[in-house]
Amino acid sequence: MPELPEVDTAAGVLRTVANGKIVASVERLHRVHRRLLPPAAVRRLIGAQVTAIERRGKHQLIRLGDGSTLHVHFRMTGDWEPGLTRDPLPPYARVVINFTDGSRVALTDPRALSTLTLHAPGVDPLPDLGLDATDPAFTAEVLDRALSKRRIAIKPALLDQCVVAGLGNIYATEALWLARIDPRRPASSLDRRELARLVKAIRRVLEKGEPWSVYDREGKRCHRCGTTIERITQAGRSTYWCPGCQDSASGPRSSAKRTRGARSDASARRPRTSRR
DNA sequence: CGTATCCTGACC
DNA sequence: GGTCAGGATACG
Repeated sequence: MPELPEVDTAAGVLRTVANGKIVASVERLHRVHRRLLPPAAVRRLIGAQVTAIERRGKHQLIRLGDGSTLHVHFRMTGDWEPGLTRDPLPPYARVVINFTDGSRVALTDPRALSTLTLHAPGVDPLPDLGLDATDPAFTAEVLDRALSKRRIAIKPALLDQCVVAGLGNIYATEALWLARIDPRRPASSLDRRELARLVKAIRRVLEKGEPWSVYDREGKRCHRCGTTIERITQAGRSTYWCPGCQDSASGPRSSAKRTRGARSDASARRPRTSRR
């Protein structure tokens, strides 16, 4: 659930609590995190000063005084819970970082899928990432370049962090609804107009935390056209979409750009569900 | 390209 | 007691 905006907020919390502080101790409360952060890493963390907190996409980087980096990814349910060392632990605390001034921050994570790893100076722990979805430099042109060679559908393509960094299943689903684009369309088949709509839609869904328009609304009626929302599985994930107003083609002009793969969804061009 | 894996709470 | 969700990665 934490996508770019939530991770950005969490990184802000972490910055407030941890920046400039010196690590006094580290507790690893879950088997997974004892493995990710072995005793040698804990020893290196103790006494280190936090010099900066950075965020890229859904990744957080905790820069330390000796040049090493603690790389954090929340995955599904991770979050930071600030507090004092003497406070009782919050529910689902998996890792606790105590500072020498008596403050602490706990990584809480019901599903314990979060990762937290220490990297030596000079090592870049980040995987290949596209521009942040909120980066002003993220434009239709950039998206076009990232998608032009992809043969997969647009929805799973948006989840690929190399294409654009920070989108998860919910916001990718919402952005396609807002841009009125069929999530099954081949990524390379979108024309410039659609890409521009999509970039705008991505910015909007990330900036406003509005209630979901399509996500988790299977069987309910589309707020825009009244058609019944459907759920499909793409790349193993749920996609919700409206067959009535998320077009599979943008019009005659798009045909020039459509590829061989695009033809396979021609049968879906007509909405399968009538309105009302 | 698809599918399994990690992990646990929620739900049936 | 079984299934599902979900991000990223590993694998077939």
